[in-house]
Amino acid sequence: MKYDFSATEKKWQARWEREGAFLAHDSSEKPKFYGLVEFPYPSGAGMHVGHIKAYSGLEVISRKRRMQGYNVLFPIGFDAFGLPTENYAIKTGTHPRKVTDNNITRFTDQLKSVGFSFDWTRVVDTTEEDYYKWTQWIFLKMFDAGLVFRDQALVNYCPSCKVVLSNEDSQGGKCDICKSDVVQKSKDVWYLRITRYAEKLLAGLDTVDYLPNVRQQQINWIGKSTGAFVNFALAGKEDTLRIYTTRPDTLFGVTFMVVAPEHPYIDKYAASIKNMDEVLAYREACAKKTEFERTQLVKEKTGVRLEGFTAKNPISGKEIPVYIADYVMMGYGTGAIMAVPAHDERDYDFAKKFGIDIIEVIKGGDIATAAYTGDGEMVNSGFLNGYRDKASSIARMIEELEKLGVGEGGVQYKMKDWAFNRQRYWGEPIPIVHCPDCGMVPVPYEELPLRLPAVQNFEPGEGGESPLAKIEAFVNCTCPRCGKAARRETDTMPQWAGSSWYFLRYIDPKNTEALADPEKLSYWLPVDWYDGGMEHVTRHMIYSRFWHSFLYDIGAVPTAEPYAKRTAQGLILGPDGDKMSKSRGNVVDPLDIVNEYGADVLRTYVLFMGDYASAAPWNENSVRGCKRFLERVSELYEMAKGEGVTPALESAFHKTVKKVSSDFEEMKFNTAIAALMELLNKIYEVGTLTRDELLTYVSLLCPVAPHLAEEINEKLGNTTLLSLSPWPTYDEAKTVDASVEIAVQINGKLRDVITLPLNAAREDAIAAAKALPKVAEAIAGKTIVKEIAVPNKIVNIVVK
RNA sequence: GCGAGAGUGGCGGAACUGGCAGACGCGCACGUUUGAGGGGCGUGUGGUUUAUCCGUACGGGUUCAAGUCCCGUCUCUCGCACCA
Repeated sequence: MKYDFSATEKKWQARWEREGAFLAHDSSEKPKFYGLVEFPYPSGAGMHVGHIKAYSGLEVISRKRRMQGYNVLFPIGFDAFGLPTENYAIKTGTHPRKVTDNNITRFTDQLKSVGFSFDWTRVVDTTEEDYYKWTQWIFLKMFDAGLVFRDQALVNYCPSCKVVLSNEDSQGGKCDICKSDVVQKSKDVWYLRITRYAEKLLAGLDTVDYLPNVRQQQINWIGKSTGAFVNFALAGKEDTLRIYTTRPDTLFGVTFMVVAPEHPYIDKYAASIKNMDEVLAYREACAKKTEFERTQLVKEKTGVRLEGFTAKNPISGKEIPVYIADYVMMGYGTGAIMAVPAHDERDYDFAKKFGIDIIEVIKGGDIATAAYTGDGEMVNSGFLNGYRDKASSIARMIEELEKLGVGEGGVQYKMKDWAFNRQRYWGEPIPIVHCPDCGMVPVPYEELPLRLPAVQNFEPGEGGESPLAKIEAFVNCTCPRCGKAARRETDTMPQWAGSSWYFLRYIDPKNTEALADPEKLSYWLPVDWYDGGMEHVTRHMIYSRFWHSFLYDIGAVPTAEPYAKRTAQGLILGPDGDKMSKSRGNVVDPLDIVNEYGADVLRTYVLFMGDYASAAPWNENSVRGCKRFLERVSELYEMAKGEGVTPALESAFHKTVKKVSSDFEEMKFNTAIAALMELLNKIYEVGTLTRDELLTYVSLLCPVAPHLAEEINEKLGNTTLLSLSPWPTYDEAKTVDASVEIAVQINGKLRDVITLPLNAAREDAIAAAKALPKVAEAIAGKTIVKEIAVPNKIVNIVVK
């Protein structure tokens, strides 16, 4: 009889739900395990199989943990604020609330049909008032702590989405959402001072277990460098020109300076710049350049000399010219540099083009042809002459700068403060009131949540104004401090806000007094294992670590770091090998697979298709292979007779328990499933197994294909859920066979194979090898130079 | 350019600390079951010039032994990118 997956899967899903099998308990004698997957954005397109793969990894781990006797929290929720929903709502005239609810319903159906063991009583939705109340609460706490500020700044603006984007959302000069070119625009912007946490975010990486590339990406993103700040005197001016350099040791080689086009001194000292027209024209040309031109045309250096501007090298006393050029960025360091053309490629290119002196201060290269960036002996460098070690030259120079009072050692980060507002409707309102007298006043905590008004028209205003600005009833208010008429902030928070703390809310999703109960937080935190996509490593991960670190500082959470361990999974590509996307038409709907093959087949396939961390194309033929596998498993029940151990299978079972147990932990699901297939093949070969062995088999399979496993468990007469039954154990001594096959080589070439008892003596192995006809023939008449025998592995006879 | 990772059959991918390369699955071939269209079962399947042969991107090296270690080169993927 064929296995009826459809009826069976529904039956077990209903029973799991009825018995609350996967509910997490807030106190328990058992050890706790908190497994977290990245909650989905409930888009209108529904889920694709990539989502299923993304949740299947920790699904297996969580199920295994329950069987190992852990109290497991494995939650799911929805990151539902965001542009696609709002755009869809505008297009179809449906309210985003409605769109979101529909999408969440659809996602929930899809997730449940796959049989994931989520605790469905803890679902969070970032767009619910009870949730975003606490998102706003955290914002206000940050405001109180001085981590929120407002600044008039050049921002990345997407003319198509009509929103200001953070640097993270506009990488490569393209809008992250619609991919159009981002333009620079001057706007009032809310910032979160994430840079104040740069050092903590960096140091914290040493205390957690992240995948090496995840860790490295975060380090690169934070971008710490050490060096020195140096102040160069400007002829005839009171101000000095302050620069940042990582190479203070090359100070004697400075032959010019460069300031960014946006540098404030240009306006401040406009009167003393003789060629101001030319400078202004250059600055305008730079502003017009798209990000694309700026990055693609990097080879060609451009710039203009600031006539009438002269700087003085504080160490050598030399007078040097100052240029304006767009290869210097206002956003990093001080927006000005000292240029050392002999030892910096960009400065070298610039100096060559503008005919500026190039002075060698480090021996080792040929500065007539190229900049030399390596190490070497210091020359032309006064007190540094003869130094060979870079670190000590730098230390000596900083000492000198500090003694003269013209500079000091310092550090810089590439990471910038987080632009934290969007001119959109479907986001958390920023709880701030603008009072003509009191200025920016936070909404009192007791007035939270500051609700998003229910309106019909939420299209963005022209020029990037928030839709909320048009709603008088929302905008007009009284100042919480002085009671006078005031106006509300009309921008909303970016999508990253709600996802920066959702894992805390799962711990206590219904709490009305706090974002979560402190006792529950200290029971469940930190998240033991967080699995997600590589694309979230630098934004979501950094942001949420920042928020968590802040919450720790104010005593709201008990751990400094939110996630103890972080792994990543690879994408599922379309059958054509391209990235799965609606526009390419290569999306596979999990429901189609569930309906045709069953949830267990889908689950097995997404884990078996390849290395979990790598991208792999969808292949429906292989899906059928998994179906065949599970069908063959379903037939084992007919084959199982008696109790105890089948001698011919004993070591195979112990080996498989060992391998599956450890492979799951390393997320090597493909080889774990392969091991189960191998054991299955062996069982069929042997032709029989015991009922005890079948129970072991389905226990191992349970995290991957739980419906089938439960069904067989029930047939075996067990009334309790297999999902909560003990994980199989193995005996190390029984994982080894009594005899082993040993390869026999002559001069390193395989000639034959012999079977010997386990741990046979070296002499016996060599003797047995020599007794083989093939070997005897090969060594006849030759001199044996060497005999190598590796126990239980190989015998190699070297002859001449 | 910088950082991280990866190159293994027709395909997805295995291979512990250097020790029988290609596990497992797909595909394919042949056979079988005589309900013939993506059905089940069985057998085979790295290559070729079928031999003490050649094979893990390419070129060298270390070793009794290299996919694995060392030196050099190329290609691809991801992330960052004029970061001073």
